[in-house]
Amino acid sequence: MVRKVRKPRGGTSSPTIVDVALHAGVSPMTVSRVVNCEPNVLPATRDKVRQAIAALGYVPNSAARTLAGSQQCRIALLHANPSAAYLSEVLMGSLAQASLIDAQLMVEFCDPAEHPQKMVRRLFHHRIDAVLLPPPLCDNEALLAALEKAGLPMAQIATGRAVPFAHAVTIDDEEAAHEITAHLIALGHRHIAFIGGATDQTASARRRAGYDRALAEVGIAADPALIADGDFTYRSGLDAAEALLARPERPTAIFASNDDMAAAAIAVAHRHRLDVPGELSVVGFDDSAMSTTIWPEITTIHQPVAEMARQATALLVESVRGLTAAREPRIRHVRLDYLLQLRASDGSPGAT
Amino acid sequence: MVRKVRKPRGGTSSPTIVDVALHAGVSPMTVSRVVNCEPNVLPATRDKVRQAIAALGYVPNSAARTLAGSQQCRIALLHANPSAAYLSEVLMGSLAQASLIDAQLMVEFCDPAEHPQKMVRRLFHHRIDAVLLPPPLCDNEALLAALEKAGLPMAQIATGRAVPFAHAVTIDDEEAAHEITAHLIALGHRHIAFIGGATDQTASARRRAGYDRALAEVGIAADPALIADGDFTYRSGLDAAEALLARPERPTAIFASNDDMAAAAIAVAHRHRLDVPGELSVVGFDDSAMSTTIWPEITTIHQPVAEMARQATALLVESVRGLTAAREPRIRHVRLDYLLQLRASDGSPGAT
DNA sequence: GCTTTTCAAGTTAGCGCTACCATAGCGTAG
DNA sequence: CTACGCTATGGTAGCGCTAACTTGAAAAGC
Repeated sequence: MVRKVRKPRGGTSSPTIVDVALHAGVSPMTVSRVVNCEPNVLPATRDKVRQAIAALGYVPNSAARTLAGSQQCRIALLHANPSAAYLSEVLMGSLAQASLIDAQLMVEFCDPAEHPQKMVRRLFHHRIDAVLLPPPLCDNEALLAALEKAGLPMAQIATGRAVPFAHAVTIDDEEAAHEITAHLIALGHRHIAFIGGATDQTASARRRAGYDRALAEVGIAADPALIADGDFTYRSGLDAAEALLARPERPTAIFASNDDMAAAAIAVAHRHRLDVPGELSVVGFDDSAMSTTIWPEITTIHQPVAEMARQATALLVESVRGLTAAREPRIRHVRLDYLLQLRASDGSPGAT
Repeated sequence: MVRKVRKPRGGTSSPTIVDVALHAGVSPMTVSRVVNCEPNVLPATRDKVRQAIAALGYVPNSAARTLAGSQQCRIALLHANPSAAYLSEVLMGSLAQASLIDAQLMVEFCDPAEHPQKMVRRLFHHRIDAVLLPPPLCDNEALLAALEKAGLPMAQIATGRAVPFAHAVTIDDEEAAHEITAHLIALGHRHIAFIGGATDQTASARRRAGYDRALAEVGIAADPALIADGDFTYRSGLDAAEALLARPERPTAIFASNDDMAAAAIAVAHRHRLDVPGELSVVGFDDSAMSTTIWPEITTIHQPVAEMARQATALLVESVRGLTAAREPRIRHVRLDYLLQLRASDGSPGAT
């Protein structure tokens, strides 16, 4: 009888776990354990396996891994603005972590005007397991509530107010604002103006609080005339700076709540024929692309956006996989370090 | 004899192809055929299956699909600048397509100063099947050559010079530059200055060519004094615009090769107390975030960056899977439409 | 009429990996 | 010396899907 032999599937492709096992003289299971850094493997065995892996250039097949481990994890990155500068950083950080731990990242546009319930339904339809919320969506109460009601794990990135039912990765906006204000004070400034951010983003209030505290600490009376409202747009910065610089006794420094508004303040200063930083210091917040694009480059607070996104993604995946493993899903709030990024837009008052 | 019954694996989770098959009263294979839009399925059967899919809310498991079909496809998105504004758009487009067709996108930083050979080795180590090259890397000859030598399929995004061995998705830079220059001419401008882009990016020369052609077509003599060199940075735009506007007979319009330099030109104009667009029209190119950030918003050429990235990704995946299927890998060069994005920075000369 | 082709399904056998269980070897307690 | 636990490793059975082949029936060809 002629035994029919089927043609085997694929081509040559990459070495598999079996190849490594053969090469190392152990079972595939042991290789799996080494690859996944599980305990209970003798150091000698571990080394043998590691050498085999290196020799063959073995790279685990993530599809197989996901399938076998039923670790499927789909994370949605919700965003409100497709061209926001920080979105690319959020994406980079999140994507790096996701591909590292075999999670799937889906990018989803979320119109803030859309009914949150509808958004949630769309997420469910896409089989989303968890949601990543960068600003400004991280402060959208209705959305947060709807997601919580749906029982979806979520993580807020760079919010000023971490809610108890969501993971959060933030920097201390208040402390950062305090530090950059204190820096201006240390430079000798006494008339420091402040341009506020959008009121619907919780970080705005915290930045203002840091500014207030820094002034209060050195006994400078808060002057309402030095406070201007903005909404994080360049345009609003233009108006705010115009109002600030039109005053007879103009400030010697402006702290804008973000870099776009700081750039606008610099533009207004130039229009008023004021040298920056000679006659006016301007500092910003965020360290966005804008801060190094324009001239002079803006002294600002650097936020580790990519790192925040990376950690938020890690928290979510852990949370989703932990749920499957029936462990209690612990909510975590992580605070990362910011950095006072000194550049060319600040100096001592009266200095040339 | 006691037959040992193992506990089955996972939990409840999503419906599988078997569930759908049961519901529709067909075999899983038929469901697979319907899902993959293969031919040779009776319309009636197809409908039954589709209804079952809708009823159960079935979504194919991409891990299983990849594994079974051995369709593994890892695409590297090489980039030179982590915070470039367009990177987020490239990422969005590319990621959307990748997740749609179950390809894996890896984002890889590529220092242009690094030896291309080393880069290629890194890609091989990561088991990369194809490479996506947004600007400025898409014009890096050494890198292109190294990738070709390595036999890696690649796609250039928005290059001005598509090489024969790489896929390319572009817009017609020359035609676009011609159109925006013609637009200025139609507005009544005769003294139109040009700020050039970086010479190592092939799009720069094409934009210049479009400008030249538009002038020549209406018989305006090329005036070397109206040409300034830039390198796509805001800073270079500042210098270029300064030189242009310092001339006794200053131009009535400036066409900058990108938006950053156009923004710089506007800043210089304001410093010179020139109204934009009343006394000076300024137009840019790219439609980057900058063009709507500053005031007045810049009239520019919109490039469909995300769509270019999406199509480039699709071409690459097709190319990789086609190779596996032993079909001849056809190189394709796709040209997309740009859009003249009219905003507030242009007007007729002499108009208030 | 019967053979051959064509089409619409179904069956089988993995893809590469890991969860779960089994087992062998060894040390410690009773 | 047996009982028991503990550790290091191996065996097996899928995870959900699809490539490759098989089957059955209708259509086409002689």
